[in-house]
Amino acid sequence: MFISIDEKDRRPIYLQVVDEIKALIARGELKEGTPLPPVRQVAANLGVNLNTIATAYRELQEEGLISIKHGAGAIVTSSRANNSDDNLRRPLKAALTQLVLAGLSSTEILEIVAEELKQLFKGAK
Amino acid sequence: MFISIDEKDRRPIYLQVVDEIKALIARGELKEGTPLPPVRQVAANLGVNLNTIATAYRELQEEGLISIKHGAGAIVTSSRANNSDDNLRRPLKAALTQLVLAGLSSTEILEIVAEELKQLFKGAK
Amino acid sequence: MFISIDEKDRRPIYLQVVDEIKALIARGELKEGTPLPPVRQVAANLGVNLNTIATAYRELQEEGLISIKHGAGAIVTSSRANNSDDNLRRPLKAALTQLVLAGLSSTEILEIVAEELKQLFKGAK
Amino acid sequence: MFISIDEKDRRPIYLQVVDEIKALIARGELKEGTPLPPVRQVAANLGVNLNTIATAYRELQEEGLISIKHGAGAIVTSSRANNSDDNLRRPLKAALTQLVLAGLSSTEILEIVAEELKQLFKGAK
DNA sequence: GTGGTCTAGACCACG
DNA sequence: GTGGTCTAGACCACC
Repeated sequence: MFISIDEKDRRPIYLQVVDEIKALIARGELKEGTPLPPVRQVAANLGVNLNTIATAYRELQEEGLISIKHGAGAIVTSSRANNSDDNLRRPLKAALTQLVLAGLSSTEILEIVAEELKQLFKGAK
Repeated sequence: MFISIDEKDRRPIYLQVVDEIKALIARGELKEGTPLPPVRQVAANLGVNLNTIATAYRELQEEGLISIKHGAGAIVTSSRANNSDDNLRRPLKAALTQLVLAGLSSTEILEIVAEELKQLFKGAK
Repeated sequence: MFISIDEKDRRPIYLQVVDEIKALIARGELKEGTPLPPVRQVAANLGVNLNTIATAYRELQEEGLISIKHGAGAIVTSSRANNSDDNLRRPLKAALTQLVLAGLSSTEILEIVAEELKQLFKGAK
Repeated sequence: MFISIDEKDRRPIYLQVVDEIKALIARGELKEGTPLPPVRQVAANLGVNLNTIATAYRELQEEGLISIKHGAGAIVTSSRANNSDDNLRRPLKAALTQLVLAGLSSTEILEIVAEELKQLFKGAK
């Protein structure tokens, strides 16, 4: 499991971790049933506090992607997130708007999207 | 100028405003040279604090989209945002990841993206 | 707003706070739209850490009972909780089992329940 | 003895076991003098750690419901639990609060309680 | 060994 | 002034 955090990214660390793990699940690198590394281990690896990772895991549990068992670690329970259409479209719209504002054409953007999707779907699934 | 804020959206209000104005610029509804309405007016319309809108304008200025002149209001100065590649890719990647986790196929996602892009490019540009 | 925590209660403090606020809402003492006191104030009153109360508020928000606005405090948004039938029955069943094991008869238990309900419904609603 | 644990239930496993055994005792399906199955057997049946069941038995012993003899297994010693009034009322209050917040009326709640009690008292006693 | 809760205190983001 | 995040470190609960 390779997770990294980006100092320049202004989002909270725990959210970065959440997104990285989501990406791993989406790419199929973390399959259902796979145990996640202990909170303390991830925290040590990334050089952040234990609670920061615990918060990330809790968030993933609330979204139904992992199951945390007290005293027995966390495992991936689903490769499907529950999310309203709004919560899916809003960030997409915002991301695309940024690309448009950066001056990219419609076709250029579609190419980038296709490229990103290829990476996401690479790991089987 | 029609801006609205969504109570259910948990993102900070100022960011919602930023994104709405960006979308207006991207769609060509706000062209270069166009003055933005005064901070006080927007704040009053939306029923939010004046500082909230001021923060949004400041953010837009930092991205190079508008120019704020003390005492003379703000005008759209560019339809091109300054943004690092990272800041463009990150949100796109996150948004696509969520779509994948929601179980959508590669083609379905591309269709949605194309649809959103059509809306963004509709207003000329 | 009177909240108190019980040293002898073995449940985590933040959950005690959650339950006390739920009871206040159920009794109608906190109506929709009412602002909750600031996290820091509640923490100071109870002599606990700020984060403990913040966790309680977050939990209440996740259950849809309150809405927290960054920088603008929290308000009661609903007097209705969303909960599956299971999540409602399980604790009831457990609580009743304890009463049966304590040797109370069916009628005695019903009397106690009626008494508790009277308190919960006292505050109008 | 039919005990089952619920994966979706977020309470600790040992507490689920405790509650199931309490229910069996309350319903009269486990009478005074009846031996409980060995810790190892229950653990094997449920596929959980041996210590988990041992903890459950210890809890039941502390409440005075069973007696654990080293090397001789555990037997039900009483159908009456030792519990302070507080420990009985608190969970009841919390459970009823949730029902009220779910929007149920006083009469509806009393009906549910009566129904649950009927099940608890069905097995004689 | 695992995760859960809590503290004290810092600093940031938001309105 | 509000809430949000993070740290370092402690202690507890669970398996």
